[in-house]
Amino acid sequence: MKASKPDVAAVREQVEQDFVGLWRRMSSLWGISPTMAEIHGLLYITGAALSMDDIMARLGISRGNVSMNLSKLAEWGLIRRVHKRGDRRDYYESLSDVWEMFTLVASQRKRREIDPILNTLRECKDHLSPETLGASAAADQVQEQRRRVQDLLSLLSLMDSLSQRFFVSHRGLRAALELLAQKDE
Amino acid sequence: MKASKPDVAAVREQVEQDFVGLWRRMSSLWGISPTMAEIHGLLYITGAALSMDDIMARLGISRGNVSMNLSKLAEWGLIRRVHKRGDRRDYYESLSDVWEMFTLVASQRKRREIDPILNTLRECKDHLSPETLGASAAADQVQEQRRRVQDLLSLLSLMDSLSQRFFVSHRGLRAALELLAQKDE
DNA sequence: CGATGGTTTTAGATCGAATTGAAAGGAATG
DNA sequence: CATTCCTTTCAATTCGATCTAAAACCATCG
Repeated sequence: MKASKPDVAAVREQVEQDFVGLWRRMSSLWGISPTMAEIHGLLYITGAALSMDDIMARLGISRGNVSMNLSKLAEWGLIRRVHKRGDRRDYYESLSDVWEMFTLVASQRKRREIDPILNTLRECKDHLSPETLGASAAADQVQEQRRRVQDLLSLLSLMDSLSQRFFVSHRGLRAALELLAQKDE
Repeated sequence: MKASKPDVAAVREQVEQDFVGLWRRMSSLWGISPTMAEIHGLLYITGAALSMDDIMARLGISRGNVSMNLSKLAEWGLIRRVHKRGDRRDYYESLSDVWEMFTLVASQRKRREIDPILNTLRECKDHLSPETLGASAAADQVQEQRRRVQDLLSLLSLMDSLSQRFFVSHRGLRAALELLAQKDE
């Protein structure tokens, strides 16, 4: 091994650090908190099962914080608890399949954020319907407002039904993207 | 008009209020601030060109706040400035096409959030390449780490290239979704 | 020009979300 | 069954982002 080549351990360290930072920046995109993202990023990029103390030391955050965020990550299904024989501590490791992780996050966000919105939108639509408003529903402004609600509802419903189709398993996402990519040919 | 039917103005008022609230809740999904979302929601659902004073009164927020958020919305391309003859004030109105709005938001977020991430990821990949690390790049742990970075890079690159294809115009999104929906048949 | 009507900037106040630290809770061990 | 080692919970705090109000700015009109 030549001296001119950088030290492997140092490089991994650096990459891990960059990656954690990157994951933190992505947190808003995934709809999770920055620290939650950091922890997950660390577990993903190291590929190892780490204990709470490992994580605390590595990221410089408190025990309570780590504990709560690990619970949430487990809830989302992004990490798993692992037991090591002869060690009372819990260890945690990330899923390793990016497609699966992505699908998981997407379907969680759909359930938590899109579904309630769809319900509210349907209510809005009902309030503007001729059944509710009677003859005055024909007024131009009402019609326009109804159209706008309806347009949005159509778009979200379409995405909703597609996501149901493609997010049932992590294979679905792959299938969908490949289908779209084919169009390039 | 029967007395049993609700008052049209009141219903519109109510719908507009619900809609603004809904839009506010959606803000995190779109990656914009809650107030920015509220303002845009109000402009979209009323379908009218409103002045800053209208918006302040309707949403109960300060002038400076409205001003800053209107600028941002205009930057994103979600709203347009409109002039009325014989009135010195500026009026603002929302785009009315949900597909176009959606496309706009998606491509902005891609540019602001995904592109920098792709760059960092490529750097990570380079740091782990055999060219940088020499023989030690063959170590199991390094290989695994490289695979994880590469997997992520593949997923994001694929989405990136698809989005370039489908987000060039708002027609693209429609086309993509219809393509996917066809698979149902 | 100065006054008027309108918009943007900015320094400080406010608010909610994230974080900490310490105490309570639980399980394995001798 | 008491001790030890971990984990979880939670009230208090911190911090960042957002918002306000007031001052600075700008353009048009008389």
